Amino acid sequence: MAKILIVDDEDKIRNVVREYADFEGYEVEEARDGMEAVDICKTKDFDIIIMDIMMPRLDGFSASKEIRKKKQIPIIMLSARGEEYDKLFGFEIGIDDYVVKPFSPKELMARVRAVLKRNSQQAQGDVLKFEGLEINIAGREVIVDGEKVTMTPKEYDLLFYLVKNKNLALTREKLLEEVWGFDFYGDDRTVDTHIKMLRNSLGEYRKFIVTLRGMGYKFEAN
Amino acid sequence: MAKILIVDDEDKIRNVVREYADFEGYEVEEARDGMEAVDICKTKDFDIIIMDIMMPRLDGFSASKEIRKKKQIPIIMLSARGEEYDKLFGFEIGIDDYVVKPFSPKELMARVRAVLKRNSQQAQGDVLKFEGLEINIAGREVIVDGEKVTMTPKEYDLLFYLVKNKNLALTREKLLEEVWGFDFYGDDRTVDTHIKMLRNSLGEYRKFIVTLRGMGYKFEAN
DNA sequence: GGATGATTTTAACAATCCATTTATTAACAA
DNA sequence: TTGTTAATAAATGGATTGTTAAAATCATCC
Repeated sequence: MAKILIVDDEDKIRNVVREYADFEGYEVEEARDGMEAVDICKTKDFDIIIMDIMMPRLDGFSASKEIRKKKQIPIIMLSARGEEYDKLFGFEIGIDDYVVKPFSPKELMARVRAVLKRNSQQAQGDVLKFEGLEINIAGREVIVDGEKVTMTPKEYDLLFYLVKNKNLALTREKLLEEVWGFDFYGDDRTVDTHIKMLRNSLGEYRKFIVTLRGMGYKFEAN
Repeated sequence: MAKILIVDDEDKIRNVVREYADFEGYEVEEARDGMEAVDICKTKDFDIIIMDIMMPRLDGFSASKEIRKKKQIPIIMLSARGEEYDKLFGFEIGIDDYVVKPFSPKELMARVRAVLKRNSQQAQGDVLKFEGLEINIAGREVIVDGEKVTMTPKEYDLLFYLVKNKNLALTREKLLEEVWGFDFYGDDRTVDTHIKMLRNSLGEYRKFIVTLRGMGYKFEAN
């Protein structure tokens, strides 16, 4: 079942969310402020984060920004009425939803379900489109200008990981860890070779795969 | 009119169900526990089974599993409040509905009607066609170029699951879990063997089953 | 309840495919 | 320019899947 991280400095809020989320069968973890949230996210993966805005040490906006630098996790924001309300809409990272305090736990859970569903559907049937490049992750299918392209397993895995983390700088170490697995003890350059083959498979859309000299690679697109 | 099998060790329950089902014009047969239910199902066909979970000799889960091995009869489960409640959701066989004791007989009958209706609709219209390959899931029938093909149970199950999830990449683990059941602790390659036999059965339409190297299989068609 | 036949699973081998390494060339930045 | 980093190409060893046969399990019939 999905894992939730609830980030809020008020015990009462965390407890209410935990109670309801438990009941719905979600796995819940807590953080007391933005700093803690960022730390926890370094070692653990969540399917969704519920984050308060006003918190000591590190506020919700900054924390989200920090976390999103590394992982594309959906985030629901909690905001007191009026407080920082405007910022939500100008927020660059693109939060997935927001709920105004005081909120009904049932409504919050409904939002969580909606966001999770939206995201899982995206992972499933949805075809991601970047100009003439179509990527169907659930169907393991890649189409270039209407033509189906067959790739090797590693090419698929690599492309999907890049796309799932588009616009994020990814080091070779990170790619090896995530795409190859933590138990891979090979050469860094292996990534290069696969990037090359992937670029060949993508034809003109190789342009989406950007080399970050001295760093790694990035899938750059909207 | 539809035939119902009510399986429960409490006389009171069986009597109440019989009374209401009689009134609605259903034909009713009774079994006192899972073992009896399995036996009766060997010789007689029912349109729906209402099955208690907690019973002497053979519990409702095991009995359902046993019966479903041979026949695809819709099953409504009866469970005492709380008791085994969780299991219902993790139950792989896919029960059609469940009712918590103590239940209102009227509600139970409504569920029975709903399930019967749902199933009869499915049984009728659901013939999937992929060129010369016709698949009637509810009727457990597969036709290749007008000729009915007989397959082994596992072949049917595998084909149906693939078709129900067409165009979706399915790992061997997923297939084992969904087609074989969560309690199967065998070899991954068992899937391969069954895929091969299935391909043989499908003749030229084997083309719909594509191998996803490094991943699993997929039924690819529109 | 044991024998028989059908089905399922495992195991082994063959065929194919592809991941990684290595070597070389090209591109870049100081 | 020069040292560093990335792109490319080719070879081989390993991994994955297809296929077959035999063993194990299950179901059914006397």
